[in-house]
Amino acid sequence: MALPNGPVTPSSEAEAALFDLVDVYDRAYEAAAAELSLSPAQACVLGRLDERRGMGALAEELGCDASNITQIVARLEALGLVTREPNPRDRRARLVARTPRGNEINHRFATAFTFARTAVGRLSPDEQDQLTALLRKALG
Amino acid sequence: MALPNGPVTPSSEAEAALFDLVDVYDRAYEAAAAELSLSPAQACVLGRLDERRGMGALAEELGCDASNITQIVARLEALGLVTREPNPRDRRARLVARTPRGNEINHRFATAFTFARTAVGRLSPDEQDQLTALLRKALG
DNA sequence: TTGTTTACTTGAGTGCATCAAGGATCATTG
DNA sequence: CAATGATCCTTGATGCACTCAAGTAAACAA
Repeated sequence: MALPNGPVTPSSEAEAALFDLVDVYDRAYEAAAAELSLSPAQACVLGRLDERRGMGALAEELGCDASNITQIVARLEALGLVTREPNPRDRRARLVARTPRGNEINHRFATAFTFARTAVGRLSPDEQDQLTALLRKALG
Repeated sequence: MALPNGPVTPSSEAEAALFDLVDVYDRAYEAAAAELSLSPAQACVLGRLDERRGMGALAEELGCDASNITQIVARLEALGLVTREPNPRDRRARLVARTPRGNEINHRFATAFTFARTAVGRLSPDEQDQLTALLRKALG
């Protein structure tokens, strides 16, 4: 399990609550991926393939090196969850797309990762709106 | 940079806000560690050594394998940020403690990781209380 | 055509994480 | 007290994430 990104000494209740949220969220994400024998990174990439797209687009969206995507996609391909087809319009590029099995696994992952849904579900609609507003304001 | 733990298709505004928060938080934590040439895991362990303590206690608190802690502490020791002394009361055990330089780096990390402070600081005291209450309720 | 940029891959290196196995020490029990 | 078992930690092996440097191939521009 990944080590938490813990604030050493939270200087307020709100900070501590933020940290707890992030920690529980991250662990839940990892656990949901593990249920399907996926790493968090694999689940992440698989989840961004609702549309077929190029490696570069994935790397840019995820803010990491292209060679990192190459490896993750290669593993997803080996698992039969993704295909990497040549792009007819640009033979340098590859188009990545989920296979049917990739779609199924992705759907099962979305179902297994209940944390965000459950957490939000504990709040009334009004409270949900308040939380959203507060988080948006805190994010600046 | 670590890939985000992104919800594939957030089913509500609140869920999307939660995800954004977690993503920004994680990236900020990683960036603060990187400024000091630390990995997130190293910063995490270093931050939990306000008191000298055993390897096992660290592993338990962080929810990971003891051998994982062995490696991370070994690297921190090689960096001169931590010492690993024999425990006089139990010669199987080791007591890990920050060196003066470890204290300094840890303090600089706490200073560099401004995200949580800054985010909370954008809210009024009342709003901070509301946020704390909402997050606690959402966490169940 | 020549040169440059773009898209991706490969290879090397580091670190995190887990598991299996082992050594040393403590603790218990017969 | 000696044997047994549990505890604390380390070692070794493996897999994955991540980054950087370097390379290939194709597109593009002059």
